[in-house]
Amino acid sequence: MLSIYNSLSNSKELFKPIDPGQVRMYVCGMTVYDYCHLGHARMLVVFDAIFRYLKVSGYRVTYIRNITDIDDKIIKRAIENGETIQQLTERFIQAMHEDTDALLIERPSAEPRATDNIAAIIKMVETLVEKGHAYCADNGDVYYSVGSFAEYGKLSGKRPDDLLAGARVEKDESKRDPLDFVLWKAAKPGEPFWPSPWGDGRPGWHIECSAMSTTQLGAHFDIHGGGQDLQFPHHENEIAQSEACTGQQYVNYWIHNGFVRVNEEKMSKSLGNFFTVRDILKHYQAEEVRFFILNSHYRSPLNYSDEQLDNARAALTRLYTALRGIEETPLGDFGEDYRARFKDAMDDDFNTPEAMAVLFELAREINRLREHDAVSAAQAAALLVELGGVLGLIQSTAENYLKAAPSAKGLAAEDVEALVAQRTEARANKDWAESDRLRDLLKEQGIVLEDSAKGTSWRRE
RNA sequence: GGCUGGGUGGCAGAGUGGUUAUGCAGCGGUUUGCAAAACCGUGGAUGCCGGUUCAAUUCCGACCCCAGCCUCCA
Repeated sequence: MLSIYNSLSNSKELFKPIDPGQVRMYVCGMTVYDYCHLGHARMLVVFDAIFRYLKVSGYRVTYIRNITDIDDKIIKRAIENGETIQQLTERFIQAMHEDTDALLIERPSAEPRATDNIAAIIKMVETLVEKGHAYCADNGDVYYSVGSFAEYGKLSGKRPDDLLAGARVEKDESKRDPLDFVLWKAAKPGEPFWPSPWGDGRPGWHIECSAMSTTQLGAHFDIHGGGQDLQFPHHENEIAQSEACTGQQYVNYWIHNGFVRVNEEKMSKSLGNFFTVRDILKHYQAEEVRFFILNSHYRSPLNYSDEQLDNARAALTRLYTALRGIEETPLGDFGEDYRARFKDAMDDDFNTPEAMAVLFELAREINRLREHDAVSAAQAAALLVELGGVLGLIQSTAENYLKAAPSAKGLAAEDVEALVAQRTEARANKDWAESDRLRDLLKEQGIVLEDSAKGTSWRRE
């Protein structure tokens, strides 16, 4: 039985879908005005693994991940770049898809965009105004009245009184209450706008997720996810909007992934300490990034460093080395105990690090079996590939992974092969001096040779 | 100030009221022309102080420290 840590209750709960056999999940995606950084990658990879695991657990999963393609930062960036908002957002949506594809992230069931859902947004704001949860201010903005929703704060554990006591609440003359937040922004000259009952304007940030999730999944659905930084105010506000609008419970399980850190500090745009996915992929294989992310529990902080990525590479090298030269065969009932342990780990709030430990135990088993029981070894290999696949790992072949040159520099494969052939000849002649010279030469190029009875194989360090 | 999380061996990172995490690194073997890979064996940890218990790293309380949210942010 799957249990999930629910941010709403701050505890693990047994997962029960609203409709048996079906899961409806919404995750807050990207605001598209820049490239994905590692923080985005974590969210994307973590929820991809959850998506995959729910599916192999037998659920039909509808997974919605939105795209925010209109907001202040986008408008600002488009002006800076001298391009239209649409040019900017299309460019970065494409870049995001390149990054997610590279990271072997499956496409969600749908990726709704805010600008395609303006009608639904306006309708929701209208309902909130009608029900007395929102009001149009003198400046043309429409605000949500936080005081009108008694349960405000139930997700973040914050009480309105405490928030007011904090010094950081902005003062805005047009709001009736400092905690009120904007649902609809009146357009300023030169800004993009859509017509609405309150005049030309555009949606506030929080309302788009309420509108899109409800449109796609209904008023009440199973899982809503996102980064920890969205818990407040974004998700708190979504609950306030949605539940006030529909009168129903909005979401059953809230899942928040932890931050990526650099030197014990949150990776963020404002601190300028972020690494983009594409920069990292110049030096590391995508699977190494995935491994690095999933090797920590999704709620823990994830410290970024090259050493960590190197570690992921060493670990993956071990797994792929075990698979090298083995033809996978159908499993039969091989390895039910491994499969059960993997499942138990994942059922325990998606404990990917523990699930990955099973992968390494399978690798050891393969290495033990391969000399004297090729059939069992091949079955173990098939299981390793299968379980790895649940996490989106071990999706390449051993040869491809071990011989891949992530930095694009280094010897071409054909040149390596030629030198290996030369060395094989020298070894046949017992010319150990020449043989070692060639190995050292390759070693300098980051190529490791491994001699066996079947010949010499090579891999990149 | 209010609210959340967390402090585990050399590093990363899980679980667990008494018994192997896992990976990398170390040490000793086996193997190898030399290596590498692999296998076998092995040392090493639970922030501090109390409490509960036959037994606590694991439960409870205080303390110290770290990170995060309360402002755009995955």
